[in-house]
Amino acid sequence: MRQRTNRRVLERRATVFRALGHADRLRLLEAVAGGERCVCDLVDEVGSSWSTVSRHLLVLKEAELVADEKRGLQVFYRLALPGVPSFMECLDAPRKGAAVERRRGRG
Amino acid sequence: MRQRTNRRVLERRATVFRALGHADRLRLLEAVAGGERCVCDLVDEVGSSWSTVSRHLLVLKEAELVADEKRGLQVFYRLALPGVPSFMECLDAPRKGAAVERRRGRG
DNA sequence: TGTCTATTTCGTCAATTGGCGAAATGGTTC
DNA sequence: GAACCATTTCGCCAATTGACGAAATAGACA
Repeated sequence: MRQRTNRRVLERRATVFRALGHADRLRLLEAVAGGERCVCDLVDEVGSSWSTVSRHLLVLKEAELVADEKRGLQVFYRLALPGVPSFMECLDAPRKGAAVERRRGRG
Repeated sequence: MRQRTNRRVLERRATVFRALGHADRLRLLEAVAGGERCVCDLVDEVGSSWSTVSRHLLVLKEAELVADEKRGLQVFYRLALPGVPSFMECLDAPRKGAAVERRRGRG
């Protein structure tokens, strides 16, 4: 079955991937994967300025990877796409497999 | 278990995600997922210039998502990370689920 | 109402990315 | 080895992204 995924769908996927395409944003996702966090926590986590972290969080929110909720003075962010952590392992796992294959090839 | 993934690993993952962060590159991956293809095929597939397609392919290669092999006059590209197609479905599936949830919420 | 606190938005700058056509490369065929 | 073919690299320009500090916003509390 020769498939040509709809352009719109590809654009949408690409947006999600671009959102994942920065180490600090991956760090932020890891942090909120462990439960919701206020921005002040997240600023400590990545060590960039408030404004920078805020913009990273906006990118993640626009990709619908996280959701936010204001409570009192603070804004709490949480993971909106629950599959993300296992999705990351998905990414590493086959690479580990490939490394094993390479070692076998040499051995 | 509070985990803080190594910075290097995050950078590496981010590079892979950035490579996935362009609709034309996702189209290229889809094309080679169906079997290896020469660049001339791929140029037709996405409809950009040779130089542009060549650069997209380089990005995918540096992310180790595809591998290339020269045979005669042509260069053939193939998928190097076999999980990619199911990985894409991983991405869409929870979104479909979320859409169902939203419809339920309104109903 | 005024002030403090948490966060976002704005303005600016540097770096990266994406696109193209032209030139370079490297293998093939005559 | 000259002409040819498929592909990559180069040089350029425009658009996007990432970072920061300063200014703006919005809720809480005196």
